[in-house]
Amino acid sequence: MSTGPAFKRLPRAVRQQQMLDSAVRIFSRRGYHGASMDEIAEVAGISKPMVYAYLGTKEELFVACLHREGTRMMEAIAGAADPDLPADERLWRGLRAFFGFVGAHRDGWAVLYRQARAEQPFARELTVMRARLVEVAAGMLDHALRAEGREVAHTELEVVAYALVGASESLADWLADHPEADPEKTATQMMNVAWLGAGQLLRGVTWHPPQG
Amino acid sequence: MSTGPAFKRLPRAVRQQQMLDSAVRIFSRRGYHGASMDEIAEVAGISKPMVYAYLGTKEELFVACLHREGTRMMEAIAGAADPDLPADERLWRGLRAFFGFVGAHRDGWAVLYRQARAEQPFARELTVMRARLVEVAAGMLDHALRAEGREVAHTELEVVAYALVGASESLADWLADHPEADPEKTATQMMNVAWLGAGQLLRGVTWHPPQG
DNA sequence: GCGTAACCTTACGCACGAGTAGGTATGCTT
DNA sequence: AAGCATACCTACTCGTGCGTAAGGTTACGC
Repeated sequence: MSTGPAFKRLPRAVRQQQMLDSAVRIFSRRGYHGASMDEIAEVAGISKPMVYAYLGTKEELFVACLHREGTRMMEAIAGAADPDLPADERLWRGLRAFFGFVGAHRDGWAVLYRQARAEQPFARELTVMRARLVEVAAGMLDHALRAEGREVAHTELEVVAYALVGASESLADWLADHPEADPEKTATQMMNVAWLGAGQLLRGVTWHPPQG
Repeated sequence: MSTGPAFKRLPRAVRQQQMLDSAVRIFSRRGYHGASMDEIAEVAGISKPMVYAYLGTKEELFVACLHREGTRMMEAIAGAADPDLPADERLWRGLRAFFGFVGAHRDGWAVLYRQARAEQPFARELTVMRARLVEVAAGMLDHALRAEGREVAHTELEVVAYALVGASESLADWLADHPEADPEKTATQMMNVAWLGAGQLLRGVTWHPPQG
């Protein structure tokens, strides 16, 4: 039989991307432990040893996924954030980029957020990325504060930023589970909660617990 | 040798609790898959077949943990929420109870939030619990709205509630990772973000995206 | 045209951990 | 004191899935 080779030979770079695509998909569906290297290889249209040859062990493969998806996300957000814009516009663009990314890469988001979080070995990677997001948000708040001549302790700012990031992640999560949802609209709703709350804080309005 | 039995014979109910305590601890540290039934049994001071005899398979054991911790948490929150209080006081008490619980049961929180979320089979359980939290939050907002004679579409309300719950979870997560942090203070900070933002919404203030 | 390197495969070893079979000891009841 | 239920154990089976050894095939340089 000369039907030719069943599988085409492709250059390394291309195969690597195929493998990563496949891995992200399987990891997001089955979870880190639930995913088998065999299935990842199969979906990538390649056999298992190739995966080991190109991307290393399962753990290394997962880190590679994490890295690629994380980088893509950070770039998407960074690309939208122009430091010269007024604070609300800047926040708006950042949020829109964020939700846009999640809407377009639901699998990547699931790997990044749900999986990496649960597994000890990868928690650190995720923490670093999240810390950067918090830093960005805190920086924005700080900038806006100074513009109004006000000042707040950095720790306070960070907690607020942390809450905002958390709320965004939560809505992103919801978005990932609802394919019919519109990222743009989700971003607007997040903006409503975030900006109005933050705006109050910026004006020096605070809430205090009742005495007791 | 008549040193007596190395391990005391204990009634079923007591051993069950020991096993659950052990399981929650191990699951929170190693994750669902990373945890081995052998280790859980060892930490509980018992042998493996006993665990199977009392709590069933690994999956059933995990569900039992989820159930116990989830019930404890919901009770802690429900016990603090008095429907007759004004909205801000009610939110404050709920948040304080929530963060107080997380601070006192960091392991339980890790199992509930981080683990259950990542594993397909348990996602549903968690989703239900979360939906109840969102419902509670949305109900509070709705109540406050009506008191001011305003009205907002239920869907809108739910998304805001979702964001608030997400922000709280995020801060709770941060709390679980920082043993030195004060739950009370965390609750206050959450209250600041939540109530100020929500308060604006209640007054009919909204944010709109710039045209483009 | 022919070697060589890169691509790709089948087929296995091996460890680890879920779940069980079958047996022993202890205390409560009559 | 015999009997019976319950607490408890040691020591296995067996599936699953990571990681690899050893060998086949295609393209490209000369």
